[in-house]
Amino acid sequence: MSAAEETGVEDAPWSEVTPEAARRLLVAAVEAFAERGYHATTTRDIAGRAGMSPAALYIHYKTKEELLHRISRIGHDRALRLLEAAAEGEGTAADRLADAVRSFVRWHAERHTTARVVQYELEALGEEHRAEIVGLRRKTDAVVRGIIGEGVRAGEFDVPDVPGTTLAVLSLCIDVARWFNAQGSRTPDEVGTLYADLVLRMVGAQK
Amino acid sequence: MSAAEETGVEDAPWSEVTPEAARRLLVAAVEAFAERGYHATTTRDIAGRAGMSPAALYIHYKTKEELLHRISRIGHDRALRLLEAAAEGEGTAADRLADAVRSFVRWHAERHTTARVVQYELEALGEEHRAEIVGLRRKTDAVVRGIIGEGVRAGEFDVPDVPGTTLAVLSLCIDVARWFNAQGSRTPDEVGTLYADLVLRMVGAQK
DNA sequence: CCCGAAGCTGAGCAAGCGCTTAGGGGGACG
DNA sequence: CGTCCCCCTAAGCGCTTGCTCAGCTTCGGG
Repeated sequence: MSAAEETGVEDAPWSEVTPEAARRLLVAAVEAFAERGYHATTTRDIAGRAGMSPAALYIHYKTKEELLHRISRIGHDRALRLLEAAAEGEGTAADRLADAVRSFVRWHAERHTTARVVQYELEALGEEHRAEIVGLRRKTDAVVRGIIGEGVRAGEFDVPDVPGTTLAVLSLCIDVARWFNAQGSRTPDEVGTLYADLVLRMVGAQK
Repeated sequence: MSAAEETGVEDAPWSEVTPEAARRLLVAAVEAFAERGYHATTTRDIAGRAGMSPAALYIHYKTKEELLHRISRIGHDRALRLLEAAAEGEGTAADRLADAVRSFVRWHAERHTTARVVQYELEALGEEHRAEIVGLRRKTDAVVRGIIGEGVRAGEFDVPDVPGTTLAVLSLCIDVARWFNAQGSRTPDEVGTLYADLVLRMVGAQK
């Protein structure tokens, strides 16, 4: 049983967003931002995809930037929760690291439209909103560094540069959102398994 | 001596762009695109950074998109040349792979503003221009897959999934452009060395 | 001394942008 | 039946965008 299933991080993507019209707008925005990027997406395009007039957007969201923030916040929360669930699991450090990478990568592949927005449109956020998100990302980093650190202390891993390797592992996982294509030949599960193996090699875990 | 030095891939970044005013505009565009993204950058901003009026841009470039294409073309050419030089070098597959990763990563770190534009603004290109760039990226992929394949055939590497590992290696290197910060604590050389080591682990090269 | 080409500017156009506002329609409740 | 409130739309405001164009300057060759 994976960390995601254990902790009941449900897959229904935007169930916490209400009312329904606000959710439809948010889903439309995710699609549009992922396809064209935040700055190239117009509020008219978002409203159109949601089957509404341009003005309807401003009943549910103050600005276009608030939409991006909501998406980014929820996405980062979800991804962080996946990692934490894996970190708090049982088994050796290698087990937990593999579980963390598998969940994290699978999320980035399965929800690659969302992940693309979450990971690559950070700089379009306003000052305070960006600061909040950066805080969440530091937590993400800390979780992975924690697992790797434990593995080193337990003698399971051979890692000369823990912060550097942590950075590389996260970078590798995050970049899945950029290249993953749903029409491609690999399923999210396959990519997750491949990457978990590669990461275990990176930290020198004995097989 | 590294592959870059051997083949005289000079570091002077945009020396092939003439006349000087066109080069100034291009350098200004690289900075602006890297900071704000292509769509959020205005032609007035580019011209302003180059110390010219907005209209001056259109004497040297037909459109804003042509500027992006020129940047992307030159950047991809340079990066591909680095990889090819390493691939054609001497030594074991491990030597050549490490050299390739080191050069490629160092380029992405040293010229991270350029690399950011080159790697992450691809979708802003027009139809034919994008197709041309995608062709160059396929060549890049082929070079890395070639080195890894040779290592496997020579019994140097242990890689169950060559295309998947190639993808991961390139993804890891490219993403350096996203997170690398010149004010950070790591030099491009240090990152290159760290990453070369990590990649050798990923392909199971015996030390 | 003049000329044409090349490089650049000031002014500005049409289109599209984020966002606002006045008002309509329909369900819940008295 | 009337009233209130919540969603939503049509229209459009003020501004910025990519790009154009007539005209000015600079400069090498005859």
